[in-house]
Amino acid sequence: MPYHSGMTTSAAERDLRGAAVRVTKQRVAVLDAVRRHPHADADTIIADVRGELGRVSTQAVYDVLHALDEMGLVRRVAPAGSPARYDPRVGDNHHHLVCRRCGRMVDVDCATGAAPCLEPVAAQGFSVTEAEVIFWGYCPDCQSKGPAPAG
Amino acid sequence: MPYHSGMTTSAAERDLRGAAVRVTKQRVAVLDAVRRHPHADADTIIADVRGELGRVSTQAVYDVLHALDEMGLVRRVAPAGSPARYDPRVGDNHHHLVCRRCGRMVDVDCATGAAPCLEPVAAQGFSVTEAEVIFWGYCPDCQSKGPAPAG
DNA sequence: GCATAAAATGGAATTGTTCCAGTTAACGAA
DNA sequence: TTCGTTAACTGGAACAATTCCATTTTATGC
Repeated sequence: MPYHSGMTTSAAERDLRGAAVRVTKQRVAVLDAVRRHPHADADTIIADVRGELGRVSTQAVYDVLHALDEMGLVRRVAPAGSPARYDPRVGDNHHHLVCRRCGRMVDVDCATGAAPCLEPVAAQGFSVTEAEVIFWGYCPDCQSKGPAPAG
Repeated sequence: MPYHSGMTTSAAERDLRGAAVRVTKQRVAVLDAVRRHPHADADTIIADVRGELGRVSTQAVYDVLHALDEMGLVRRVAPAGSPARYDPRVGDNHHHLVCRRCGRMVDVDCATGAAPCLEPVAAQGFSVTEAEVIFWGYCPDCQSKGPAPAG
C-alpha cells in the first residue's frame, strides 16, 4: 500500500512526490524535522524523527538526509570541526554565520549579490560549481561569555 | 639540553623561537612537513614526520598541528566531509579551490580584494572574525573523468 | 647543572558516519 | 486489487579521524 500520511497531503509529502522518489514515512518525517529545526545536526534530527515515528534506524535517517541533499530538498553544511548540519533553505545562494563558542548557525544573505565570490580571480583550470562561505564569530549571547565552550 | 637541529638553524626553528614556544624536534619536523606538503592531511604529515624522525606518536603530531594553528604558523582548513588539511600560507586572506573528485586543493586569492565577503549584509548581532571561503569544482585532471572518485 | 612546567608517549576511548546482509514496503503493471 | 520488482529500511558491526588520559621525557630559565 502506498504511503499516505493521514488526513491531508503534507508539504513534505508533496515535495517528495515532486522529486519523483518513493514517499516513505521516514522520508516525510526527516524532511519535516529538518524544516522544524533549521541547521540541526543528525542527532537532533534522529531524536525528532524517533519522537514522531517511534523506532527508526540511525542508518535510515542518514540515508534520507543524503538523499534529500542530493535531490536538492535540503542542504548539507559541515562547518570545520563540527558534525554536519542540515539546512531546509535551498535554491538561493545564502551563506552561514557560525558561533565559535556555542556552534549556533544562522543564515546570511550574501553581501556581494546573488552569486557571491563565485568567480575566483584565477581558477587555475578548475571548473567551479559552488562557493561555500562560512563566517566565523561570536553570537550575541556568547560575546560576553569569553571564548571557551565549557567556560 | 635545548633542542638544536644540527649544523644551522632552520627557518622552522627560527619561526618557532619567534613564537616564544618550546622548540622540539617534533615541532620542527611537523612545521617543515606542512611546508613541504601544502594542504596535506594529518596522515600525510604523520608519515612525513616519521620518515624524518623515526618513531613519533600520532598524538604528538596532532598536538603540534593544533599548536601551530593557534600560534598562527599554519592554518587548519577543513573542507566539508574530508579530513582537515594544513596550509603553511598564513597571514594573508586567501581561499581555497577543492576538487570534488580527487580532493586536490589549491590556493586562490580573493576576487573581491583583501578582505572579501568579510562583511555579511546582516550580521544579526554576531561579531565576525573570519570568513572561510571554499570553491568547489573539478580540477583540470578530473574534468574529463566524470564525477565519481572511484571511477 | 637543576627544577619545573611544557611537551611527547602509548594505549584506549569517542564521535560521527558508513558498510553489509537480510527484511520490509512503495509503486507500477496486470 | 493483488503481485512482482526494486528501492528503502533495519540492526549490528566496522571505520576513520580525532581526542582523552596517566605517565614519562625534555627544553628552558635560574
